[in-house]
Amino acid sequence: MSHHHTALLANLRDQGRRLTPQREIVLSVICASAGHISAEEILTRVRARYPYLNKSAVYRTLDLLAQLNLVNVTDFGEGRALYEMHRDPHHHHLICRKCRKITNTDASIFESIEKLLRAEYGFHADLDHFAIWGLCRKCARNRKT
Amino acid sequence: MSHHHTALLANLRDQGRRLTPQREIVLSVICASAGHISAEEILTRVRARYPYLNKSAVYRTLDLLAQLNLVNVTDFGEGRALYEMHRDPHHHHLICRKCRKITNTDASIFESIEKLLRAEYGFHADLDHFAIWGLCRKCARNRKT
DNA sequence: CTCCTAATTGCAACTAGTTGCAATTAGGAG
DNA sequence: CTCCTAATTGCAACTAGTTGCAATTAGGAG
Repeated sequence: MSHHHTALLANLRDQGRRLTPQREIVLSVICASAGHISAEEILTRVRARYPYLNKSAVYRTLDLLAQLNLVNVTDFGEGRALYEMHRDPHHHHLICRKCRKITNTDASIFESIEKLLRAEYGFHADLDHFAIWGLCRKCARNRKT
Repeated sequence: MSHHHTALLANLRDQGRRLTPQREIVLSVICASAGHISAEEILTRVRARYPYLNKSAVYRTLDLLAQLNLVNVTDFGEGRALYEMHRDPHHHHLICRKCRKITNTDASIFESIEKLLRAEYGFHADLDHFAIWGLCRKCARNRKT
């Protein structure tokens, strides 16, 4: 278990939540996975270690971790959300609604908006990892002919 | 059936898709609904008019309309997507991941980013109706104490 | 109008995720 | 260490949405 992982667990407790073995297993599975991972895959990996862990506990833990912003949740339009630790440098995903091609961009794009929302609405936006839908260059061009 | 509605159907055909009675009913139900409406509610209203219409046809039609950008799809974090016609002035929703409070903002915020993404990546972002997650003023303040 | 074919629908089985509730338990008080 | 209580888990039933495939049909060609 990494120090990072332990810190997250402490974070959980600080927020008045209980630190159960089930939650610890779920969090460590996400920590041990590089990149994006689906709820179902998380359930599979959790069960590999602890076969009797109930699936509703896993889903509820994922909801909780997302709500506390301990993990990223991104909808890439595959019909299911993907989870990831907050550790990579901030970046965003441009997703083509036609061909589903995904392009990555760096985070600087949204910095000004983040400040604006904070100043104007007092809203602390989670803009460190964002899925933006639209049409990629190729599909936009084809659309017009 | 409004002129708007007919134009959308023609739009469908122009893109090489078929104009089936099922699709017409689904689209007219969304047209007739003010504001956001869930897939399930759409299915209910469709069935009120045409009880034997199959639910997979409805779900597939919704996917298609979203992909062609004829309707808006927004995830307000209720565990299901909400659909809406493109007719209101552009606006965005700030959703608090803790208390789920929703604040509306106008569209001007994202205009510069839309241009930047188009210029730099050739990506035509659908930023006319956006759900932004984060913490509202109140929850952000509580988090710090 | 008839024929043809690829797109679409309807169906039935399935899957991912949710819910309500009783049983269990983390963590705090004594 | 023991007791207590609210938070959490496990369970079983359920619900929303998806999938593969055979049957149907929109729209185009002749």
